[in-house]
Amino acid sequence: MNNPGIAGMLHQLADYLEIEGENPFRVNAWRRAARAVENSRIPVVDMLDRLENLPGVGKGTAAVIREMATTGTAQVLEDLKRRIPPGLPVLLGIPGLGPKSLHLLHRELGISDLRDLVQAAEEGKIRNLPGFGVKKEQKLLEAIRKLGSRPNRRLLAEARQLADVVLRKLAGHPAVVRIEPAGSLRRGKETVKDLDFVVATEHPKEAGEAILAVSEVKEVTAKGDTKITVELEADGIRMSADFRLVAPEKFASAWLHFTGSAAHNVRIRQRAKELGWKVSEYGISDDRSGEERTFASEEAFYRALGLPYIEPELREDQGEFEAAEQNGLPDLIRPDDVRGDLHMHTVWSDGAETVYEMAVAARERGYEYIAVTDHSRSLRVAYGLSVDELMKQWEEIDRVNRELEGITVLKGAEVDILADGSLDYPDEILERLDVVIASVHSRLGLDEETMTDRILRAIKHPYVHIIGHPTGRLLGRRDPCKLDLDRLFRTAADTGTILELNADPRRLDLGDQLLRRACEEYGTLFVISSDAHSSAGLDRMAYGVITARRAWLEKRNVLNTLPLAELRKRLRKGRP
DNA sequence: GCCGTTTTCGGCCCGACTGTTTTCAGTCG
Repeated sequence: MNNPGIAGMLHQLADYLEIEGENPFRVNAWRRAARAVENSRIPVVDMLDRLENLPGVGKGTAAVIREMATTGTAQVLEDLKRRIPPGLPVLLGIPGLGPKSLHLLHRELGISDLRDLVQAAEEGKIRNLPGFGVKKEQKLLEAIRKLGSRPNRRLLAEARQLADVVLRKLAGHPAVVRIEPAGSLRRGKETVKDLDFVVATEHPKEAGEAILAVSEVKEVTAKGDTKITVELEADGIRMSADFRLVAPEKFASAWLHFTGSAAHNVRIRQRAKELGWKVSEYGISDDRSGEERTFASEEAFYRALGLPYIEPELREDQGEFEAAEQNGLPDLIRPDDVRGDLHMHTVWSDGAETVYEMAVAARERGYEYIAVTDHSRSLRVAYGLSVDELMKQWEEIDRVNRELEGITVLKGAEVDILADGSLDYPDEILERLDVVIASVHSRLGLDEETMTDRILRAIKHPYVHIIGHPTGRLLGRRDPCKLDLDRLFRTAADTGTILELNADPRRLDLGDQLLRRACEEYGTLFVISSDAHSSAGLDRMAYGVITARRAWLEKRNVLNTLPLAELRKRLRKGRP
């Protein structure tokens, strides 16, 4: 039983209890426990004797987690399942329908699944329930119609793209003093559910009108004096967005509040409370004097609580407060620390541009070096290079290096790890390459032991520098390969093999949690690579850097922050 | 159900919006 599985069951348990009308604080306790399991970087099956160390896990939840980990379920959960129809909890996913209403619908109308609910609404039975009316009934049907019509979460890059369109349109408006994105987009989570914007304004009415006038606003969900919720759509990406309107002097407090995460905010509030203060999204007030304080910046807000500035990517209540108190916050890697990009494709395989064009584009981005790493011969779908073609490409790379000043092009390859763990070019070719990335592109469904052995063989290979997109996941589309990651991380650290953080927003592989685990527990080294297939693709590096920051990585953990000469020394591995 | 150097009880973030009410309940983040 893995962590996501156990966390899922705990959430399920919370849902059932909520529908039964259980005390909301108790329900929340189960949710907290679920999040603690989700966020634990150690599999809980490996820490069954010290589960109570997890935040929000006490005796009761620990016992249930233990039961789930060993038997695959828990008696309390099974009992609830027997009492409550299985079709009911999924209805909590309908926007606007919460546990209280669901409880009422079940009790009064005997509704036990989606079909019952639609039927009752269409027959006009719901409008007569206390607290309901015609409008709520209609909204419910509307929400059900929209259900599943779009993905629940979008890729970080898609969210960023949509947000940028809106930001560009509103930033210059006379009623808008400042507008910034907040929420999980600002924290750089790999997927984003909805967008949050904080708007500083002296004229909320005009600012609100400006927001509604943006052509990407397709629907207004809610509109008040300080908060507007809309549906945005551009380039086929549709997302819900909240705009919060605040006076300029309250902007910093609101930005902090709406950046979250919720767990981080809880800690902020607790901390303020210990000092006799109360935090709201508008600032800090003194419990006794009632005095209100606002802040010119987030830095000032944190300072008032006796804390150093905490970067948005760290605000997950994953140890950032403890680190801050001990002056141990990481000096996070920054975009301009990156000196080169070691994974990209050209027209030689499945890329869109030439070696020269990629080199020029990389130089424009301030890079000192790149590695051209086209696919190897077995990857037919991506026009993988034969040995002959590879050697011809070297001539072209030599030519580009002679012609171009200010950037060095390294000879590389993204070599397939074949099903048995052997590599797709002979050793005498690999030996002559500056950068060898070994990646799995086929037979992704092998069992854990076979897959682990396969990748370990590549990691131990003397000419392999980097393991590309180590888990093979595609966000929202393909699960990670089954792998013994601890063995993989340990072996990579022992052999000096570098793990890739592939910055393709569909991959972000390794992801933030695994990066942090590999770094903190094994001291593994990383490169961040764009895996670009065109010059525009080089800009995906930004998503890699933000993911690295979420993993608490510093410049020293990431080798493509090194100057070329030092990088070359690090790439010596296995060579005489 | 969890938590705690104001600790074994009594809190647990709290403000905004909608639709139902006619002062508030439910939902959301």
